[in-house]
Amino acid sequence: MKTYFHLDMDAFFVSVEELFDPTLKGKPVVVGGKANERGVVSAASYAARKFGVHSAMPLRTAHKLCPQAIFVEGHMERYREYSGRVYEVLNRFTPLVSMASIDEAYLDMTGTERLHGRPMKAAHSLHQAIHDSTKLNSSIGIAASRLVAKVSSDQAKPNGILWVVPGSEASFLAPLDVRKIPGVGKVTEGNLHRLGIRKVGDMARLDEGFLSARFGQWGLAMAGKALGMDAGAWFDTEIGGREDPKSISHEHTFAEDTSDSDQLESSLAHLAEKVARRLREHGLYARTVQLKMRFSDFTTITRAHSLPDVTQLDIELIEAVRRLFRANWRPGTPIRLIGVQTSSFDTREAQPDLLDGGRLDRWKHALSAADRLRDRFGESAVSLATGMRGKYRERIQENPADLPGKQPGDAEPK
DNA sequence: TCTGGGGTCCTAGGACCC
DNA sequence: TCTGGGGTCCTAGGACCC
Repeated sequence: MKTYFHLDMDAFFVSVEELFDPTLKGKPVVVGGKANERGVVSAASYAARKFGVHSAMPLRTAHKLCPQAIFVEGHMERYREYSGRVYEVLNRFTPLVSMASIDEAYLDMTGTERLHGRPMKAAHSLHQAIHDSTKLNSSIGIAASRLVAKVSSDQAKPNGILWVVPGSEASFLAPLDVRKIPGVGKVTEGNLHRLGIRKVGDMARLDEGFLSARFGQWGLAMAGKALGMDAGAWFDTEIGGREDPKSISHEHTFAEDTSDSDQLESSLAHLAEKVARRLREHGLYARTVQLKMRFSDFTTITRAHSLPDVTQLDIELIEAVRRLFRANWRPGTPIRLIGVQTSSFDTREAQPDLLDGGRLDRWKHALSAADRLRDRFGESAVSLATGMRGKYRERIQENPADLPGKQPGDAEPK
């Protein structure tokens, strides 16, 4: 029998903002951006939620529902720092910790009774330790499966602890809306409602064959989830293991749709640089590069290309994504969002092309120097392509001497 | 109401290979 | 002229999560 904790920080972004500005306490606060901006709510305080504001809601809608709300931009660095503090506390309790996102974690507390006591006692100590270290509230769910632990931390909110004792999983879940099951979103909820399935208990009563015939593999997993079992690929991963990301991406939504090819291409280059830099930070090399475009009507397409060799170089990503862009964008078509994603990672470098090795080495040298400068002076300090618009961009393209590592008589960086 | 950004996992079809 | 099956890789799209 396993014992899992799921820890979820309460209104995390809002609570961190309140630490920095205590006058926000108790007021309707919306984190995500300005009230009239394109964007959605990242987090809403409990006072704002009373007006119907919730995360993922368009900012403009939130403003209409709650005009007196205070809108603040997010401070991701702050949230990451506090997330790190939470992780340190958790790691003191057990090394078997996985941060599932910036504000929630799973702990495998199996067999820690001699060290921490019975589950409720251990959870109280943990809850207190988190608050001592961060001054933030959290909620903890305890159960024999990760799925039930997660659902129970949600039921425990705000600032509570809930233990679903082994054997009571099905009766705990039965009265809840199917939407409470992680993995059941808007679409699946609608599909289930159409079949007359509204509560988890309704689903648990169905036979497995019915769900799997209707929903394939997914139905099978849901049948298990309805009974409180960890089902699905994610749950097969061990808690506390070291996981490399499977994709790294950046995307940008323009304040207004644009069909300016210079603006689009320089944005793409900027996004590709940020992606490349994060590849280097992770020590990863990508083989697949993907372009994402969202148009005015919100339709979204992706176009991918797998390179012959893996890379973590800005220039190779920029060129690959630019080729995809030029092949797939009809000039004049307004674009709402543009994005660059990389995947199919390798931790090893491509076998260097001997004839070209010198040129590549100088690029790599220049890039690691640029990364160090950015570390010291900020993201905007160095760019190979950022903000290059119109004439400036053309000049650089025509004058390779501006590019790093250029030596007289060298071949062009391709 | 007019819809962010960063991810994961799943499905499905076609190419290609044996 | 019509005829296999399975495995893997690649690409595109979509549901979902925070």
